[in-house]
Amino acid sequence: MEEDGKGQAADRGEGAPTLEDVARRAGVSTATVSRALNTPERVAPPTREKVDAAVRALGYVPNFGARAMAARRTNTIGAIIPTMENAIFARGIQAFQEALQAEGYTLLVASSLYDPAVEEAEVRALVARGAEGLLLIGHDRDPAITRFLAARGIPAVVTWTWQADGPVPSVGFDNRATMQEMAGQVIAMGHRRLAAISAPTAANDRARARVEGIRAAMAAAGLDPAALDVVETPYGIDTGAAAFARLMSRQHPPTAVICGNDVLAAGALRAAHEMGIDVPGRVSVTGFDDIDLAEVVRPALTTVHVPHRKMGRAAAAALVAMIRGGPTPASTRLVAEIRLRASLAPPPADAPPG
Amino acid sequence: MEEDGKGQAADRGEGAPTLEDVARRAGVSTATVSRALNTPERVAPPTREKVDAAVRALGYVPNFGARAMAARRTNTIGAIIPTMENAIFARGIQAFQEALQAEGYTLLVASSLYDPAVEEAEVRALVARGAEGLLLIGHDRDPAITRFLAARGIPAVVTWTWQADGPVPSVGFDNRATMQEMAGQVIAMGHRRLAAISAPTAANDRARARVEGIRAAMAAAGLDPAALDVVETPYGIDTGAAAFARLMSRQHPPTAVICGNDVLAAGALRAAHEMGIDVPGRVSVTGFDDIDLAEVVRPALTTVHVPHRKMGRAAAAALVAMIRGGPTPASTRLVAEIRLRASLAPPPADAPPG
DNA sequence: GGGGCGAGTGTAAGCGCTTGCACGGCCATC
DNA sequence: GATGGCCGTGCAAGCGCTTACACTCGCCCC
Repeated sequence: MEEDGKGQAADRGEGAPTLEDVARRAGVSTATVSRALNTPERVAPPTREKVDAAVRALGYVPNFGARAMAARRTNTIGAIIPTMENAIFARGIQAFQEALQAEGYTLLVASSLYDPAVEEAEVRALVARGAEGLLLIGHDRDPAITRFLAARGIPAVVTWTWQADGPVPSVGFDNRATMQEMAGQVIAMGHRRLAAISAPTAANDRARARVEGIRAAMAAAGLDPAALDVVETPYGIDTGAAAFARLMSRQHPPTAVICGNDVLAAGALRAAHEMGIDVPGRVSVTGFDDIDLAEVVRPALTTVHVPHRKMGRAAAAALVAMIRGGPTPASTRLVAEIRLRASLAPPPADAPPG
Repeated sequence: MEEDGKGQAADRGEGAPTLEDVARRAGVSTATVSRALNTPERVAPPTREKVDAAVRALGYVPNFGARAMAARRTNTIGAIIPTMENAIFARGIQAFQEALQAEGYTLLVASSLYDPAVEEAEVRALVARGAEGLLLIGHDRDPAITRFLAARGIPAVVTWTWQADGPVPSVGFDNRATMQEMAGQVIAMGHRRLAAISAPTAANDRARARVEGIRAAMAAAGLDPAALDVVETPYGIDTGAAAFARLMSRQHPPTAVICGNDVLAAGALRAAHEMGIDVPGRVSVTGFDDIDLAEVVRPALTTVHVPHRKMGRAAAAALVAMIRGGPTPASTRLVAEIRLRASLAPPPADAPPG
């Protein structure tokens, strides 16, 4: 397109038509065209029709950047998620977007790949594009980012986690308490030697909270929290399988493996199958998130049902309220329920105590 | 944060800092600040440092819209996928984005929810935001959209399908031929009574091509293509399960169910389990896409491995070449390979012929 | 019959940025 | 010791749009 620029430009009639082109063709001023497009009720019907005809004839599409600059509004909201490849985010974000759209906002999504530096860059990029509000995942991040947003007066909501107070209001569930409940169930089944497969906890407060939840349940049951055998590994079925294999090769393998998410758990189940280890006969496995996978896998996965869609909708409502000038709302706590399925059962009778 | 708006405005110094604020603080002109930011090598090092300091102190972030308007470039590419909730798109798009980023482009993603009208609106929205190129899925769409893009001189690439010639170059695989190969394998196993579970074929050339591929394989094997029992159903595990139940309740149930994608196939497997139908003993099931699910499910799913990431990278390369002024490239054909796993086996010995 | 008013439209001032052009100073060259 | 060239910088003209403000009608009311 740039080889010489002249022939091409002719092909497409000197670039995209502008408001002025429309105005000229309709025989009115640019102000009138602008009004016909944005506040049609303030333009006389015959004028409106002339403008509409010109718009159609020219294939006119308003330039978003110019509009944003002149109107000083973008009706755009940004969201930064760790990755689109994780189904749990895809679902929540979809609901978030639908709710925003109903309110007249457009969503821009970026992914941070779990890298804090990338996340910071994405925050700036979204702000540069005029985001009037931001959805973020989790609380772990450089306070400078929060300060930056506050200085700009850009509201933000954190989700996929819940914290009564924090620099940013949250809409989500209590990862620690929920996982404690899950681990409590496992212990109640009679398990004493627990292990966990967790996502890397470094810059991930959700993963950290979940591991803490397990330890809390152990402490509450009189077990030594320090005895929890934790393997951290990146997200993925293969990595989950490898982690499970590692845990089961310990001198005293666990009777229950609590996984930080369903994908890791699915990997554990696959590894168990490959290793000829019976689940839940010999070892129980639990997940977290309740993605579709959980019900399809054999044995079906005991997991925590996270209300992704509800979370997305609630986050959208909170953010829109803030943008429209409401006071900073309190954090909203949703409940995530345990779904008991076949992968959790009492430990084998011959299992030695923890 | 907006309860009254006045005190706040003071807090944030009347809105976001602009280039001019930076220039004033650094004691240089706005032109110099702009150059320091965009072409640092053309600015004397001491000046550059003053500018950088001012930028940091002010927390300056350039206004993307203003920049785009002045520079007449956005370095932005748009993609419209049916939905983010489908893992296959998530993965391909991720690779697409990574490749674009390496070339200095930013990706904007929109989803059409399989609705042509929404897709058209998204095309306009992305063009409005300055997309310099577009990635689209499949060839099915109103020709007016293609004409619109051609008139604007905006290059587009279609993916997830392959067609030697078309209004838009494509980067993908041949859905029809690939599915024909898959169905050929099924028939070679001895199956005669085939059924299919397909995504709605209305505005989806990929789904349509896959069903045609099955029929072509039947015809090639001397079977009556019209005898193929097809159930169309929206994407989802539950819907796949329901479709499978429906197929198996026919007077003469099939011995093989060929599914248009892995998610529908996973639903079929779940339904089979629930109904006490042995797979592959009584009926075989195949999928398409080879998402993670396929290897985790029991029995493991025979499916078609689609090179999502490779496709994303190739599409990015083609699009960038077109944007940079290259000629419209020929369509690129990738190969999708069949992965034979446990869900496909010969039909039961007592199965009556088709 | 004149004044007031509201509806419909036009004029023009920016919004924040990039970039062609001009300019001043410095060094190398003849 | 001029002359030319280059480097670093500033000036100012837009990019395409929205929106206060001003203006013109035509109508209603007194």
